[in-house]
Amino acid sequence: MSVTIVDIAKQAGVSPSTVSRVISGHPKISPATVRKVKSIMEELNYHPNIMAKSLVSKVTNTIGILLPRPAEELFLNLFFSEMIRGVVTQAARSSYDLLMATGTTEREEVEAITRLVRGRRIDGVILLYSRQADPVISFLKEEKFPFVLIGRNDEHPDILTVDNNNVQAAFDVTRHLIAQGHTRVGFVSGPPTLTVSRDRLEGYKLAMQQENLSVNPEWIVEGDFLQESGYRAMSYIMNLPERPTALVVMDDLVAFGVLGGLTELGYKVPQDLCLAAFNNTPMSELTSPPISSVDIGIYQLGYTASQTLLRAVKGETVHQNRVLIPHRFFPRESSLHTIHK
Amino acid sequence: MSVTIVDIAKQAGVSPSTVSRVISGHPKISPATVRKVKSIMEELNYHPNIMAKSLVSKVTNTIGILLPRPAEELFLNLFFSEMIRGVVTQAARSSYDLLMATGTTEREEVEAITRLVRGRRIDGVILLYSRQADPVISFLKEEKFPFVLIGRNDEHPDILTVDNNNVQAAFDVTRHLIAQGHTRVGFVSGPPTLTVSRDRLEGYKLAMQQENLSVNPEWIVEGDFLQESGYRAMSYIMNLPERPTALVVMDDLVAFGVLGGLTELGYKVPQDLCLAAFNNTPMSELTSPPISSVDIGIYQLGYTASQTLLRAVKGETVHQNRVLIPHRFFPRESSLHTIHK
DNA sequence: CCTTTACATGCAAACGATTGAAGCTTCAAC
DNA sequence: GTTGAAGCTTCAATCGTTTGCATGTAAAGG
Repeated sequence: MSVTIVDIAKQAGVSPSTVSRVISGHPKISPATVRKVKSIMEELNYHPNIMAKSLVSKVTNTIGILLPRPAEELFLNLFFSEMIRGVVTQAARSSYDLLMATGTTEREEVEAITRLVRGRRIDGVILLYSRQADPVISFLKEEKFPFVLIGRNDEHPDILTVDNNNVQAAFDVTRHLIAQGHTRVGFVSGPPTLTVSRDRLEGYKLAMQQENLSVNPEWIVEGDFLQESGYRAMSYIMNLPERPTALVVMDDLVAFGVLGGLTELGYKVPQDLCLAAFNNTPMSELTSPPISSVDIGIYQLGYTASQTLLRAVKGETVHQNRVLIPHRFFPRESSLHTIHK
Repeated sequence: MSVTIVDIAKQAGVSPSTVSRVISGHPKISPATVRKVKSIMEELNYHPNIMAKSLVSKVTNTIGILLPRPAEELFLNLFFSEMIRGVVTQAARSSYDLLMATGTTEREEVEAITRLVRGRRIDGVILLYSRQADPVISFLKEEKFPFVLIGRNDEHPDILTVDNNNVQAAFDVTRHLIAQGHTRVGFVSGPPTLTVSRDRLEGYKLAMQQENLSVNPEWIVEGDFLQESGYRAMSYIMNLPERPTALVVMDDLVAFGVLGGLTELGYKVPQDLCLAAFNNTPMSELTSPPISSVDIGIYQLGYTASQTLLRAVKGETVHQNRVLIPHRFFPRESSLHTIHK
């Protein structure tokens, strides 16, 4: 049916082993043989059977990537493709393929990963996001299977991670607002179970503290990653007796909601309220006013995660188990309004 | 190292073949044996080696998906994750895995696919988008390898495709504008090499023709899928001696640009110009005014493509080789302004 | 001219599953 | 008591590679 190494061997008048060695670039094959075999491979359009190959070599040249479940994907949707593009680009550069795993429940996720790992289908895994008490992480650690987490997980300080310095990023953003004269700065958070939410909240608090500004707990609103939550947050915040003049918002999409809410209530951004958000999605430039946002290097996160994983897979020692991708703040109109006391 | 079928067999006191048959649910294995083997599999946490399995069975339970190249991805970025989610969900439902292939050039793309196909790594392929003169399509046809194209390709009317009825969709949108009294309707197109651009342009023209409205060629602007092109289009269109009062725009993102350009020029939407676009991305609800847009069922496209492919892979006869996913128009503020003559 | 050495290749055993055919029980039928 | 069939299980070949070891041959050294 399909052309195999044996066919090549026959055609070339050598043994299959020789052909195999030609393919793998074994040093002591005569140049003449190499040439002959290669030309025949070309001619018959031979491509090695990957299954057979990895059956004996125990190496699949494939990394798995666990997709977020629909329920959790909403907020990841925006990053998702960029991240994967980073992963796939780097993986392709090292001739690795990418296998996607998923599941609609946590149980299914674990099952999917288990099947791939124990079925020797992949050499390593990238987890696209971190959540607390993740059974997948526990499983992978137990199996001593190479994996990289994009994000951070405090329960497992020893695993390989690629992350942003979210504390610093939030700190920077908050300082940017304070520098313009704001003293009452609020924070619209994401789900508190996510590390990223907690980190950014912490960075915000640190900045406030460093500037000797008191944080009114009423200014901290918990949202999710959908615009509605920003919308809702506004009807709450703008009705506070002492309301903030600036807001740090966890995500562009939520900032959109915030913007919508404010417009509806008749407030103007940045005159009545300054906004700065995270993730610098293409949207943030397109709103009116454009939203200041922190670019967290999504593509880089994916790319680096893949790179780190491949090092681990190949057994190279990874010098640092936590890599931080630099972020960059893009101030735009939504936060450019100086307060004069 | 890893627990194999032989280990199970030893533990259970049966032969490997028996274990294999238990796994595959062979009818004539005694219930007692089944029970015993299964419990031991459970106990040892056995998972079959997928490579070995597919080496002999010639089936990989994996479908490939060719990612668009970075250069082309820009416009697909938005659909991308939704589509993949559709594919992966449906595939997972049939216990199929997803392998991603990519390449930075057309040549690399073909190579990647060739390696997977001839290396017997996958059972079928989904092509995420259609372009003319695609060497990948030719290759797959030659190899008689199962694949599904999301989109359409006129050079190959016989292949399996999943697509929208873009002609009809554009027709509907144009009629919606005309119904509000517009007689001068323009069109901001995508790259003319893409089938989708041509289809929508055709639908637009048909609607105009049907209503006995003349199409001024000046009203048809060619853009790409980036907001800048919408921006540029406006400085051109609004300077025309006879300018349109409504526009059909190929994509939400471009409509954003259009919106931005108009705002900058001091025009108001929908009062000065009505807009209707395609793809109904989450953005379109968030702009001011919100943009009317056609939902093309991106998730459905992916889901159905996967379903169709799996049928083909399993050798089931596919009743129709071109599946159309229904679209739905969401009128929003950007196009809701009636013209009174 | 015979041994040593190096180099190039072939042999054959894996890798972990599947599967057609053969084999062994057990029991019913004649 | 032999024969047959049915039911369950094992045997052994196979899938397409890789790889340690054996082998053959030619050049180099004594």
